[in-house]
Formats: sequence, C-alpha cells, structure tokens
Amino acid sequence: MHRTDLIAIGELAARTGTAVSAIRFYEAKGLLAALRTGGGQRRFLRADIRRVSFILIAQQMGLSLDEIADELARLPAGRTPNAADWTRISTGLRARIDAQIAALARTRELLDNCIGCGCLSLRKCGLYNREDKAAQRGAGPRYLLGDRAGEIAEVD
Amino acid sequence: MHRTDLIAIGELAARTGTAVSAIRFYEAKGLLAALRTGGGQRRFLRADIRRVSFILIAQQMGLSLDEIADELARLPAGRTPNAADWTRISTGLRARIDAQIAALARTRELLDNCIGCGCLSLRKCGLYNREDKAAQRGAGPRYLLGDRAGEIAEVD
DNA sequence: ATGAAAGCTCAAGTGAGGTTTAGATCAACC
DNA sequence: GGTTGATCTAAACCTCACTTGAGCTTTCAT
Repeated sequence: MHRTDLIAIGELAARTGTAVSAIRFYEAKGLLAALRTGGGQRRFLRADIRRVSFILIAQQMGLSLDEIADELARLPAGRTPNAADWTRISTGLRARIDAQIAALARTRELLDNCIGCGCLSLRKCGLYNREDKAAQRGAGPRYLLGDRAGEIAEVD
Repeated sequence: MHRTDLIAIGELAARTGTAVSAIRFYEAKGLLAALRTGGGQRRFLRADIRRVSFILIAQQMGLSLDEIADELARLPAGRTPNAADWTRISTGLRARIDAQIAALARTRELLDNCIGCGCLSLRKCGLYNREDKAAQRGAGPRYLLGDRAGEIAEVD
C-alpha cells in the first residue's frame, strides 16, 4: 500500500489538469464519488485520476456529461474504466467520429454545389433540406460545429 | 410590383421555417431590420427571406450570430447577399469545413492509437496533448486539455 | 501551537441562442 | 363594428458546463 492511498481534491485537480471547482461539479453530477474525512473534506481514490481522465477524453470526443455518466454507469459496480472497458468505449467513439466526418463531408459536397449557384433558395438548396429540425431538441443552446466538434453529426 | 411587397413577421417566419421569436431576436441582434406599420407592427421586405436563409445556412456551417453579423455588415449598404456575395462567403465556409474535417481526422488517428492500449495516461496519450482551441466557446475560462498540457502530471 | 494553504457550502453568474409568458394592441374579415 | 387571430413589449426562463464569491473550517508543516 502506498502511504497515501487517498488524495485530496486539489491533487486530483492538479493531476488531471482540471479546476477544483470542476471536480466538485462532476461529483455533484454523479460522475465521481468521494469519501470524506472526519472534517468533511473529500478524499478520492487514486483510480479517480483515471476516471477523470476518461471524462475529459470522452468530452473531447463530443459526449455530454450526461452521456458520459451513462457510459460510466454501464460499468459493473461503478468501476473505473480499465483497459478493456476503454477499448470497448473508444471503439464506439470512433464510430461517432466517423459519422461526424461523414456528415461534414456531405455538407461540404452540398456547399460545393451551392458555390457559384448563389440561389439560397429554400426549396432547391440542398443545404436547407437536410432535416436539421430534428436536431433541435428542447429550448437549450444549439450545438454548433465549432462549439463542440460536431453535434451536427446528429443532423442526419 | 407585387401586391404585397412587405410581409409580416409571421410570414417571414413561415417562409424560412424559423420561429417568430427567433426573427425578433435576430432583429434585436442587428441581423435584420424591419419597417413598422402605423400600429407598430414589423413589416419585412421580401428580400429578407433570403437574408434569413443566409443566416440559417451560415449558422449551420458553424458561424456564430456575431460572425454572421460581421459577414452581413461587410456587404455594401447592408445589402442582402446576392449570388456573388454568396460565392465569396461560401468559399470561406468551405475552408472552415475542411479544417473541421482535418481536426476530426487527427483525433480519429489518435484514438486509433489508443484503442487497445487503454493507457489513459495523461503523459503518453495523444488524445490529451492535442491543442484544439476550436472547442473553446461558452462562458468563463475553460481549462481545456490543450491549454495546460504542460502542467498535467502523470497518471500513476 | 500557530498560521498559511487548502477545503467546505451555497448561491449566483456566464454566454450563446433563443423560448415562454403576460397582458395589451393591431389588422382583417364579415 | 365586432370578433378573431396575429403581433406588440418586456422580462423571465431554459440548457450546458462550469466559475466565482462570500464566509467559514480543516489540515499540515514548522
């Protein structure tokens, strides 16, 4: 056993490059669980460094925190993802990226048809008739291309 | 001249598939300008259908409303984009899409290296050390992965 | 034993891109 | 001229992923 098996929130933050406030936020969201000292301070397992790493990478792949929570909940007994889990999950992410790239490529093709045409016609323009209304869920913010690599992928 | 050269907000909304509230919002943002009836109701030009179309398409390409406003402001005398303008602008959008695709392709490559490795190591994992600032939008300073790569300690 | 550094909670703020609500007014058709 | 539906304004509300601030407590090294 290591002398300190449990780490404080500041160390977890430093080791993963996140802000302390973000770690607390993830805990509140149920993405992380913390033990408490007698004085009420959080203590995390070393394995939580890996768990936070997973959150950050998955986020970069375009998953929302809720989706990441689902992914983590799918692991047996709230276990932190190990190599096998990661292979399974990252293979899924790969498919997601493929879909995003394909969607962008289609958009680019439509745009190419449009360049020089200048129609901007709602009836004719291919850029318009992609059924993107479906992607507009709820009254929240719209996920734009630059915002979060390709929620637009879900357009199609 | 057409019998009704001016259209009401509801018609503009219907013709472009947007919500009436969104049209008002665009006007408040300076993306559209409206005339007013004696009673204070908005009346738009038919050309504004095209202008709204432009907004929607540009948005779909990932431009923020501010960027779209800049683009529109660049047109002489607040003119609604015509075919030549559209060609110029859409060529720029194309470059943007190309960049997005390239970024995703890089991520996919890194992910491929990661699949089967399962390391999730902050020090070694390529997914960690990419610098895609493009993902940074929204409130407050975000501590994104690429931003502080140097400070990130190693996972065990 | 002490003082700085780190941690705690809870509430409110951020920003994009709008929507919703409420109560009042306008425009059009009969 | 009356009814009905469209429109008006202003302010409040929404999501997401966090941050910031205030005011207080715990921990750790010396």
